[in-house]
Amino acid sequence: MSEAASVARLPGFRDFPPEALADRERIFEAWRRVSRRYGFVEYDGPPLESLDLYIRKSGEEIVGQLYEFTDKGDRQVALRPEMTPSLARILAERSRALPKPIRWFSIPQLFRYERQQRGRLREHFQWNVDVVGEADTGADAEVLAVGLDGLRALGLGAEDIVARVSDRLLLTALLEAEDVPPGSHPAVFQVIDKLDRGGAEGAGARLRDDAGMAASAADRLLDLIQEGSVERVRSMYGDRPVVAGRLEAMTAYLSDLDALGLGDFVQFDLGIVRGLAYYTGIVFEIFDRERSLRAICGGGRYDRLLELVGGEPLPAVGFGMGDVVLAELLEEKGLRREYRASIDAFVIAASPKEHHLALEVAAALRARGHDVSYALRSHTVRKQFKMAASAGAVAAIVLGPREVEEGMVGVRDMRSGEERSVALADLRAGRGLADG
RNA sequence: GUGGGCGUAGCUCAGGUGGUUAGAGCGCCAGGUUGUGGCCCUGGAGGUCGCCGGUUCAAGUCCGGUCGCUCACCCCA
Repeated sequence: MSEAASVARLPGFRDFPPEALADRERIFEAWRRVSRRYGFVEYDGPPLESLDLYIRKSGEEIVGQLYEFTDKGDRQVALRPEMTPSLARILAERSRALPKPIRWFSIPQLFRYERQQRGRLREHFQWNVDVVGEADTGADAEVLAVGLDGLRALGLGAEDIVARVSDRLLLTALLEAEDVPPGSHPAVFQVIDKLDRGGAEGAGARLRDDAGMAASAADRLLDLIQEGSVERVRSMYGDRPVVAGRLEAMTAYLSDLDALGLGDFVQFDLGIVRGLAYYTGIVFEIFDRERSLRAICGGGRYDRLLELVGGEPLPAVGFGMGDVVLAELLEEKGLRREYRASIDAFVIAASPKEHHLALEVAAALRARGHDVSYALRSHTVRKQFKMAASAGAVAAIVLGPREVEEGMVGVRDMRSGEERSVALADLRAGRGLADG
């Protein structure tokens, strides 16, 4: 152990032995299946990017936690902390040639250098889904629908999770209505973001002190965040054209989601802000209803990012959903699937004489697409049956001298224990196994 | 980066006030005769008690440090 300690896993990184990989793959499969169901195609990019890609694009927060270093060619590089900048770069090069809207998804492994804690490691896999080239809220709704359906595919329902949606432009318009100068908006966002993590006390004071808001305005804002509804915002600020316009967008967005059958999963909530600097419209986060975990998913509209990276000015909306928090939620909800090894058949040679025949039978079955195993050296039949059981074999094919002489083999159903005699020729031809 | 909790076999854990060869269950390996698994029985391997140092005649047990895990803060993919 002490010897091993010097070459131990790096903190915040995971190994994936078969059981863990099975959990991961199950999640990935759900993500891919749902992405394709909505007509999205998969892409990927390099895990290592130029540091420059993240500076100024993602905001200070993320840059401070980059896994970065100088490579042997004296280049400043960073392991990707998020996928969106890479996507923006990729599209900057080829978006002009692509039919819009572009529907792409990816499952990159992302990295960040920070102390790990529950739901946050230094590495994770994140499902990214983006629609690029469509400014209408229809795209916003589509993206959130994909995310929610991905979670549904894993067994989570509206009683388990909720998407809280907000709009940065709406929030900004409300601040303007309250005469909060643009320079103070980030400070207000900061306070709102913190509200969600139990920082309700002192929020009013911070809005006044840090953001310079009038006491009455601060109270109105906090009240709206806690008891907000589209109707309430409209009744208070609906006479402002910008507010009215954003409320119209929000209404269209929510009704799209409703039409998609996801109304129960969605909740208007001005308390959602999102940390990344590049969001420019509707933003959302998906949480577990019990709020015992951090956000499972976060995303929103980022209409200016592509041109920031030198591409064609295209509107875009997308989200990222990490595998770590999601796996914790699935575990909590009892939705994790137990890992079980499984093969179609295990070929047993009753005596060493049948060993080569066992290999031939296995080869024939494998050629037909079956998953087949057998003992790598001579063992007692008893032992081989145990091996078959622990390999998760659906069937055990017993090759015994007596039967083989008559061209027959025994095929035993490992679950029921029933054994029947099958002609060797039939087995080789793909007949005789349950699903053959 | 800051603070709290924890660190004994692969896993889950026992090991009053320091005292001979550190234990259990599960798992793993090998057997339980002549060709049949899942139960059961027998045997076995596996731990420098995270690491380093200190106190002591004697430390898994006390003290300090360190690393790791974990929770919270910071912050947030």
